[in-house]
Amino acid sequence: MARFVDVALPVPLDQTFTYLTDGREPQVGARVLVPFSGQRLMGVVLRAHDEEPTTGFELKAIQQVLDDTALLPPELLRLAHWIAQYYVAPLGEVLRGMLPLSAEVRRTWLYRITDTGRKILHEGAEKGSSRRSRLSPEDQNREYAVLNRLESGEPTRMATLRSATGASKALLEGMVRKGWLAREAEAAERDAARTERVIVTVPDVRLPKLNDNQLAILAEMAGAGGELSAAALRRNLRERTAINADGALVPAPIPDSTVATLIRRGILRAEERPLSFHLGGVHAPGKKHAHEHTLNPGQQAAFEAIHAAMQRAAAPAQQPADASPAGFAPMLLFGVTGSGKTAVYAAAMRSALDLGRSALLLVPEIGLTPSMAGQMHAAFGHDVALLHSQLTPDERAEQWHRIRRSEARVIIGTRSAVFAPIANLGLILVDEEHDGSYKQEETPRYHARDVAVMRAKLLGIPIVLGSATPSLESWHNAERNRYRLLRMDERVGNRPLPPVELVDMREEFRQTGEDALFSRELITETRATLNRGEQAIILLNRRGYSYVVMCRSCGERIECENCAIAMTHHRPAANSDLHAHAGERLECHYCGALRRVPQKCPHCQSEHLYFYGAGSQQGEERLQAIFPEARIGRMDRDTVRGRADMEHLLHRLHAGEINLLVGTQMIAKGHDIHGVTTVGVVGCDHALGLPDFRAAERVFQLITQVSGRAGRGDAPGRVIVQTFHPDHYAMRFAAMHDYVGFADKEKQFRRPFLYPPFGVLTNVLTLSETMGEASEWAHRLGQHLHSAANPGVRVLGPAPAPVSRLKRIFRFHILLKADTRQHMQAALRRLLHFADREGVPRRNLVIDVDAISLS
DNA sequence: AGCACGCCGACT
DNA sequence: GTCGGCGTGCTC
Repeated sequence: MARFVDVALPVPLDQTFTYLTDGREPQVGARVLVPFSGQRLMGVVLRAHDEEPTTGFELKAIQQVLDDTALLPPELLRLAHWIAQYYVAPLGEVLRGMLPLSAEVRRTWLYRITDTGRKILHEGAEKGSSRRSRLSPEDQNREYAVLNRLESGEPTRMATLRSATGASKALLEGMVRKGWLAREAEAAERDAARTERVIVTVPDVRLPKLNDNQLAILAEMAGAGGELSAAALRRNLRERTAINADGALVPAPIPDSTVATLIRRGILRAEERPLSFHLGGVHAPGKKHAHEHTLNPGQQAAFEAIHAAMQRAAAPAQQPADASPAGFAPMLLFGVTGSGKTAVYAAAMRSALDLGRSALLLVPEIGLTPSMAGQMHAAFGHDVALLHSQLTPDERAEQWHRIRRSEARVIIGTRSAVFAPIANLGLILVDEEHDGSYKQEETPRYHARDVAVMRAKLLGIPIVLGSATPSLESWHNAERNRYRLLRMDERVGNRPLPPVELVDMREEFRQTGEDALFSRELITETRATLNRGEQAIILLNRRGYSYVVMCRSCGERIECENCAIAMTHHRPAANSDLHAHAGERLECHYCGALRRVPQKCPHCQSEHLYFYGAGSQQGEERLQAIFPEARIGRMDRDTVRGRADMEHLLHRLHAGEINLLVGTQMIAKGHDIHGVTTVGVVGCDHALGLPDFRAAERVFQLITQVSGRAGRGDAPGRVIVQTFHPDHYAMRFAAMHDYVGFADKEKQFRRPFLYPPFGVLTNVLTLSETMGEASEWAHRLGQHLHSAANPGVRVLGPAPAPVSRLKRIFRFHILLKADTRQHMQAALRRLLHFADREGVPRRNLVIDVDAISLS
């Protein structure tokens, strides 16, 4: 029996803490509650041992063990260690990010009245409100209300107290400090031990004579594998249908009491199980058609390569366990848009299941590609678990527990699904691996694609990264044979890739003398498309109406109060049935701040304000004016709030209710709409001017992806790209569908500057409410970096961050580039030590390893 | 990150 | 005096 455990806690400290076990020895990977600096925190046990710590601390004992078994298996603990190390993040915070929110112990406080409080209450009642207090009369009244409420002596939750009395947290804390109230942490058992009633079929029981309803229940249970949550069973019975004598489907509910009868007779059993796992949010499929896609030769070849890798991984390992895992097989599936990657994924996951393994499919954003989830659900039915950001915490916990119990063996999810507790994982797929949304923009700032590769490596299993426009990092790995390259150069059904035409907007202006949003070519082509009864998509990659509001007199742009960002003008929605509240306003797209459209320039009081730069909203309006007959839809963050909006819009597109779609980059995301033959790209090359070494890559990806929406049906497609930079290589190669050409050219620019994939990049930000402080810290860190011996590391900056102020916080940054990971990590550790010595608070320092967004 | 502790200014 | 604001330093 170990005497000590090392526990990782969710605090920004780069260490674990040792506690006494006091006889209760939790498993490694289990959660515990521990006292910590006057708080009670949930942590994860990382080690049990008997080594007396050398520090002179008086050790504290763990307060409670929350799990009997490891909540996180050793594999995920190792992955967490790797992330903490690689991304220079505190281990405790990494672990917290791996568990569903519900695994956290809610920190609520209970308040209780003290004797002093009682005295104050009664004196106050005699004398009226205390004039000694400097609080506002309102707050005095609230204090009085709080005391009154607690008078009975019953401890009350903070949330209850606040809503009952209107007291703020600060006010309550003030009362604690005055000694009127006492505060205690609520016992955590309630959250930790949430259970659910599960109905189980008792095996091998001799069945007595049963009536129809009872038999129907047993059939229902058998269909569910002999186990169902009581709630799910009740729902199924209530919604049960039967076929009556006329052959019609009629409701045939069975009363809940029948279940109770069966339990009483010992045929079913009720059990209390920790946490629920019913199929929340997922529609049970009516039929389970396995989607036996016929793969074309390209798809078949890719599938066979993946299948072979899985078989190799499944073969018993030749090496001892600690050798580099033999089955690890990273592959880059480079398939042009429309080449049918999804069918390859489905086939690969099917064969993983056939080999008795589970499979994980990561997707950028489920809400934006509902069809992917739908197809997989159709193919795998109840075997699918979905994990994405739009689940409620409860739903997420359900899915998480289903996965943990191996009730779902095909897991589809966004970024954090890479941590899903999948037993017997045999295959990982990362769809659209180039997508920036795989990068978490908060601590720990991990990249789910890279974590997935590491997880596959730790497990010794194959991983497939799929894209039509691979990130240069992955492409580079494929070129160096670190990843096996699987190419699919043909579209499904031998459909051609659409020809792409570049329209030089400078020339357009010279010829027409007009600063038009849409070129003549695009208008002509769109008209022809609509006349043929086909559909067109136009990408206008800015949302809002006008994205700059400028003063004609002084030249100032209207900026957000909180951010160094120009505000975007939004008009009230024309057909405001959907979002009626959206009035004329200016909006900051970084912090969400809104303000009225000013009549005068805030700087010089001039009345000559000038709105320019058309966003998607204006695009829609202009298109409606040009094509009054068109049925126009708009797809951007203003019209698509949740998954339901997206599904609704896509449904209308598929049904042909919409024949002209305008929108931001979300229209480029993998939608497969067969009627679309024309794609227009309007004003997406402003991004080429951004101070970001990935600008060209992003523009290339966006044009290629949106072009891929054209010609996926029987009619051939066509793409028109309006640009002010028709000679830019990103434009030219995108127009030729030449990814490899683009990658070669792009590498020429990156190699000499040690930008990824040739070097390792880290963005270091200093944050402060004052510009002086942020700047000073950045400069001190910069000096240290420039002076300290950091072999193989190049330092750029410090400089104000591209967005120099965000949500009232000033930001400076330093860019580090290193030749190797080792050099980068050594430099970062030294930097952290230096910052610590210099008194730069850790929370004002952001270290973004492999930064994707440099703004 | 939170939290305690301690110094200091404002107000009774 | 007492209260509350905020800077500093620590947390097994």
